Amino acid sequence: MPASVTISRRPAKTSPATDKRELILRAAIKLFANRGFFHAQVADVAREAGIAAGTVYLYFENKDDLLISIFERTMEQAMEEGRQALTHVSDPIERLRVLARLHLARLGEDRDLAVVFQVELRQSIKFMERFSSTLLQDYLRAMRDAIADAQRAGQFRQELSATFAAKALFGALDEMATNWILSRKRYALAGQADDVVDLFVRGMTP
Amino acid sequence: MPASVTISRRPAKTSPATDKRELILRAAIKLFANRGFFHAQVADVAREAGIAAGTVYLYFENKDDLLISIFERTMEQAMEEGRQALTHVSDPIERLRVLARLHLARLGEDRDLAVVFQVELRQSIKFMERFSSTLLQDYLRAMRDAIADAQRAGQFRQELSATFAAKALFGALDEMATNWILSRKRYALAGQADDVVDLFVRGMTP
Amino acid sequence: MPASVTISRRPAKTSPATDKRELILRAAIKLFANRGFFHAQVADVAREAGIAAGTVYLYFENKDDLLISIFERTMEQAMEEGRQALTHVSDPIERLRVLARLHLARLGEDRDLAVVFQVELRQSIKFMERFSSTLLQDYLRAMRDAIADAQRAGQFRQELSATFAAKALFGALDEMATNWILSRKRYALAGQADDVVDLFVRGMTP
Amino acid sequence: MPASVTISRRPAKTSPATDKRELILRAAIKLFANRGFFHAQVADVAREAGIAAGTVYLYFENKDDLLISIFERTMEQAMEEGRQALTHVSDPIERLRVLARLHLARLGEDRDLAVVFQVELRQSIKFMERFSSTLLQDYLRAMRDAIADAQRAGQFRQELSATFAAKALFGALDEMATNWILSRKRYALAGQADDVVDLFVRGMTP
DNA sequence: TATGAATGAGCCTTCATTCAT
DNA sequence: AATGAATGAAGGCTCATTCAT
Repeated sequence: MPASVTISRRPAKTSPATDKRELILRAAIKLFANRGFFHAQVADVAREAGIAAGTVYLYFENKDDLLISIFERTMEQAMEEGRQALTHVSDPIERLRVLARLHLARLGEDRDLAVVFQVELRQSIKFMERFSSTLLQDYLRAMRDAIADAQRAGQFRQELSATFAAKALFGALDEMATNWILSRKRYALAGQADDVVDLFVRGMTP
Repeated sequence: MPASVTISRRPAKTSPATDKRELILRAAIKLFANRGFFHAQVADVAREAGIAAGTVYLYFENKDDLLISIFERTMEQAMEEGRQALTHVSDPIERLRVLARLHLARLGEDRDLAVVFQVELRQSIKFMERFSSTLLQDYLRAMRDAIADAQRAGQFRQELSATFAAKALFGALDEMATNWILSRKRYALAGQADDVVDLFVRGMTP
Repeated sequence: MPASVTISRRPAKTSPATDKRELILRAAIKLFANRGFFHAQVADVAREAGIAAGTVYLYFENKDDLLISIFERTMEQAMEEGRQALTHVSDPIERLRVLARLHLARLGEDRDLAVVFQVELRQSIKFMERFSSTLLQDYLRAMRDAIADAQRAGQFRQELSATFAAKALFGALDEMATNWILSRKRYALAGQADDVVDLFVRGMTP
Repeated sequence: MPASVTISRRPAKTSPATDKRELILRAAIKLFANRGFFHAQVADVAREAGIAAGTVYLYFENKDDLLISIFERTMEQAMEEGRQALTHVSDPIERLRVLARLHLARLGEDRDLAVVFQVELRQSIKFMERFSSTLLQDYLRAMRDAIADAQRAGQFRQELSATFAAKALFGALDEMATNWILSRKRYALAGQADDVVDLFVRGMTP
C-alpha cells in the first residue's frame, strides 16, 4: 500500500517557460511560508528566483495570481496523484485511507507548502471560497463518495450524512496538518493519517 | 442541559472607557469580517464605530492590536462561560458535549465573529501561533482532560493518545464552523455539535 | 566685579497665574532640551508640569508660543540683569567683559536652558529671525556701543566696523556655549568669557 | 591667492544614478531652505526634482537621510577642496586665511545651502552632534593645527589653548554666515573672511 | 480655572505594477 | 524575453488643539 501513496513527481514538460514558472512558484512558496503573503514582496520572490521583479509579471497576472497558482498547481498534482492511487482500490474504507495518507504525505514532505496551504491560503474569505469550492468540491466529494459507498455496503452506519462525515474527517486531518506546522517537534505528519481514519471508521461502524 | 449551554452575556462593567472599547471592537469585528483584516482600514472601523480615526489609538496600540483584542476578549468570555457551564457536569462525555456546544454556539450566534475567528485570525503564522498557544493551550487541554478521564473510567479506549483525540475532535468542530461561514445556506451551526461529538464518542468507545 | 555678575533671581511676583506659567515654562525647557522641540509633545510638557494637557492652552497660545515665551522671558531677565550689572561700570572694555560673563553665566548655570537657546531656538528661519531681531537687536547693540565707545576713547582701533566686531565677539561667545552643551566634559562655561574677551580686546587694540 | 580660493566644481562622475541623487539633493536644499526641514514634505522635494515621491526612497533611506546626505556631500566636497587649496600653503596664518575664505565662499555662493547649514542642520541635538563630531572634528582640527604651528613658530602667543582659539575663530566665522543669511542686505559673505582672520590674528599676536 | 477625552488633518513610507530599453 | 528604475496610490499613525464637563 505504501507504494500507492508515494508521491511520484511526473517529469514535467520541461519547456523553458514551464521551468521559469515553476522556479517562481517555488520561490513564492518559500517566501510566503516564511514571511507571510502580505509581508513577502514580489521583488523578494523575484530575487529568490534569481530573476528581475518585472519578469514575474510575464508569467503571472499579479501577486494574488501567485498564491492562486500555487494552490491550483498543487491541487492538480494532488488530484492526478489521487486518481492514480485510487485506480485499483475498490474497498471504500481503503479509499479513505489512501486519500488521507496522500493528503498528509504531500503536506508533510514540504513544510513550506504546508504553511502556504494551512495558513496563507486562508487569508481572506475570497481565497477561502475559491479554496473551498474546488478543493472541497473535489477532495471532499471523493471522501463523501467513499463514505456513501461504505454506507451502501453496510460497512458504515447510514443515519449520518455522508457529506457531514466527510467534513468531519477532513477537519480532523486538516487540524493535524495545522498542528504539525505550528509544532516545534519534528514528526512524520503522514503517520497520523491512519490514526485519524481509524478513529473515524470506528465512529462510523454500525 | 441546553440551559447550561445558553450563552448569557454578563452585563459588562459599563465604565465609559469599557463601553467605547467595546464599541470599537464590535465595529472592527464587523469590518474585518466583511472586508478582511488587510482591506479594512482603521478609518473605516472608526467611522463604523461613530468616532474619529485617532480615537481608536486611545484604546488600542495599533491595527494588529484590534485583531488580537477581539481574540482575547472573546477567549476570556468563552473560557469563563466554559468554566461556569462545566461546574456541575461531572461525566466526561457530557463535558465534551458541553464544550462542543459552547464552541459552535458562540460562533453560530455571531457570523461576523465567526468569520474573524475562522478566517482573519489565521492570517499569519504570527497570529496562528498566538492563537494556538492560548486557545489550544486552554480549550484543547479541557478536551484532552475530559477524554483522559473517560479513558480512565473505561468509557473510551485507552490505546489512543488523549491529545491526539482532542485535536481530531477540535479539527472536526473547527471545520464545521468554517464550512458554516462559507456556506450560503443558513442553518444552525450549534446543531452540529452533538453530531460531531456522537461520531467521535463512537469512535472512541471500546 | 564678580558680584555684579552674579545672577540674582528677583523674587517673581508670585500670583498663582504667574506661578503656573512659570511651572509650564520650566517643564517646557526641560522637555525641549531633552527631546527636542518637535519631538516633545505638549502632553509631555503638561505631564512634567503636573497639569492637564488642556491647561497649557490657558497660559499659552500654542506650542510655538511656549518656545517664544521661553526666549522672551529669558531675554527680559537677561536684559534687566545686564542693565543692573552695567549701571556702575563705565569703562567700555569692562562693560564688554560684564556682558560676556553674564551671557555665559546664564547659560552655564542651566544646561537645559542653554540647549534650548543654542539648539532648539534655531529650528527655523522664523524663530531665527525673531531671535536675531531682538537678541541681536539689543544685546549686539550693547556690545557695539561699548566697542564704539572704546574706539572713540582710543582704546580700540578705529578702522574696523563696531557692528562687525560685535558680531565676531558674539559669534565666539556663542560658539563657546554651543561647544559646552555638546561636550561631555563638565567645565564652567562662564570661565571662558574672560578668555574670549581678552582675545578680542587684543585683536582690537591699536 | 584668490585663485586658490576659487571653488572649482569638479565635473561629477555623471552616472545616471549619481545624477538623480544629485538632482534630489539640490531640490531638497532648495525646499529645506525655503520652508524648513519639518515643513518641507518629501512629496514637495520630489516634485521640485521632477520625479515621483517614491523615487526619493530609491536613493535615500528616509527624510532624515536627505538632510544628513546634504551635510555629508557638502562636507566631503569642502574637505577635498580644502586639502587641495592648502597643498602649497605652508605659512600657518595664511592657512587660516585660506580655510576661512573657503568656508565663507562656499556658503556665500549658495544661499540655500547656507540656510541648510546655518539653520536646518541645527534642528536637534542629534544632528548637532553628528554635525559637530565631523565638521568640528576635521575643520576645527585643521584650524587648531594651523594655530598650534603659528604658536610654535612664535607668530602667536603661546598661553592660549589652540583648541580654544580655533573655536573662537570658527564661532566668529559661523556668526558671519548666520548674519548673512538673516540679513536682507545682499553683500559678499566671503569678503568678511579676511576681516575676521585679521581681527583674530591681531588678537593672537604676541 | 482645570480637565483629558476626542478630534482629524496631515505626512512619511511602502510596494505592486508598469514600461522604456 | 528580460530588466529594474520609476511610479503614485494608499493608509497607518501622530499629536496639536478643542471643548463639554
